[in-house]
Amino acid sequence: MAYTIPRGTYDIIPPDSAKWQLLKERFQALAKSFGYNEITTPIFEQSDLFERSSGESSDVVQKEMYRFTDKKGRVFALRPEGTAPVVRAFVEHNLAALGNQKLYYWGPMFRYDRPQAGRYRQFYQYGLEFIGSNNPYWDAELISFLWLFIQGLGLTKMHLEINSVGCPNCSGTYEQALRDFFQPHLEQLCPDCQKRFVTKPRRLLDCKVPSCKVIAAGAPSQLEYLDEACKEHFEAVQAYLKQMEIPFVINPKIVRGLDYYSNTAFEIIYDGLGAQNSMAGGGRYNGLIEQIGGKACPAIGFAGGIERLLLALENEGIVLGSEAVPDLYIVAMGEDARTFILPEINKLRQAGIAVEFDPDKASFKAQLKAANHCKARFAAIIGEDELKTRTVALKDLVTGEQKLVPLKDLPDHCKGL
RNA sequence: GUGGGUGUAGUUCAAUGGCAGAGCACCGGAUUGUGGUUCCGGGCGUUGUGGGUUCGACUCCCAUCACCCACCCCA
Repeated sequence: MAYTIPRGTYDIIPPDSAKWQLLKERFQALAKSFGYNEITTPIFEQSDLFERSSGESSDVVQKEMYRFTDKKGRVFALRPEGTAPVVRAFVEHNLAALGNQKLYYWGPMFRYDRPQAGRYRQFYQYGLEFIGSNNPYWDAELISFLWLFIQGLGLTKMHLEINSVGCPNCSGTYEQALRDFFQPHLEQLCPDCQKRFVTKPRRLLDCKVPSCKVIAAGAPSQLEYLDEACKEHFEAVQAYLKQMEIPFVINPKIVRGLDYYSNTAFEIIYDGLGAQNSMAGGGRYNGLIEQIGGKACPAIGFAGGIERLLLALENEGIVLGSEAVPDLYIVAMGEDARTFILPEINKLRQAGIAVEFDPDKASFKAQLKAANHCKARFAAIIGEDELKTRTVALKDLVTGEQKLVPLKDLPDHCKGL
């Protein structure tokens, strides 16, 4: 093999490409019904944008970004996530002037990670961003979109977890409380946790090492440290979700990986995906817009992994989409018939009928065989006799029935399938 | 970045260190206008790649690459 695909990437080829197509259609249709419009941003941005927004200390920035320098020495990065670029565009185009923004996106993201089940270096995310209001209603509406989208695909083995990570005001006091709690146990923690203690104390809560788990079991919960406003907000979100009949559980251990999150955090967990069991996640980011240089503006969003969606669909045996299947296969015998039928084929296609014709198949038998093989519903047989009378023998390949129809009536016979 | 597993035909898998095979899929045919079923025929594949051991390597050893699984991280 002369060339191989880069590690951690993959080609989307038929028949899988049909699944992708359908998934995107479903996503777009539902997004539209929620009043969201598409935004597409470049797949690379100034590296700074991500460093600033995701947090210098985050793994994404520290070791997973595809950074490169252009010919003028500017440092760019392939986008590792979709929110920062949307916010950049929001600020750059002053979309705040147009009122609340409901935006959706769909596209590739890049992270230099060790490939694993459900984890790739170029992976695809779909996501929604609501910018402009801090009303907890929007938190609930956005979450309900995500739930309806996933549920609407027929998936059942997932559940929704929500949490509040507080605002800059109460989040800091909580982290201090966590440090105070873990301080006496520092030496008993695993090496990873000792690092977490310094960089991201919240991560101490979901370490998988048994001895760490025992210690973490007694740790204080974020929920006890929420200030009044955050507490109220979180309760309102729950009330809305209940009203919308979206099932959820509260998991105070949910941590968002990127620094910009505040208040509401949520995640859809799927049983049966292996270690990468998070299908989608998101939260509020009320401080991000100001941080990036815009006028302070509240916002909430989520992102989901398409690969993980596909894995889940496969796990539950759900088949979506199908490859192109012709309505009509042309079986033409003899040069005259073949020449004659060519303009008719395109007329049929313009009328919305999928027509297949293969001049490489010479014999009658080969053509019918091909018609059967490509799962065409009908075969239109045209030979010397039919040519004279301007008719075709229309054969139903499922029932085997065949009848002679005038050529001009062919479109009508093929419709209503 | 760390650890474990696996690499043979398009695909799923065989082959004590001794001639690289089978099912499925694919293509063709069974007397020139009727498909699916059946029957017959069609495979030299750098055994992932590069070294090494050996009379001889798909098989053993080393390296490398890729994939899978887990840690980590996250969607």
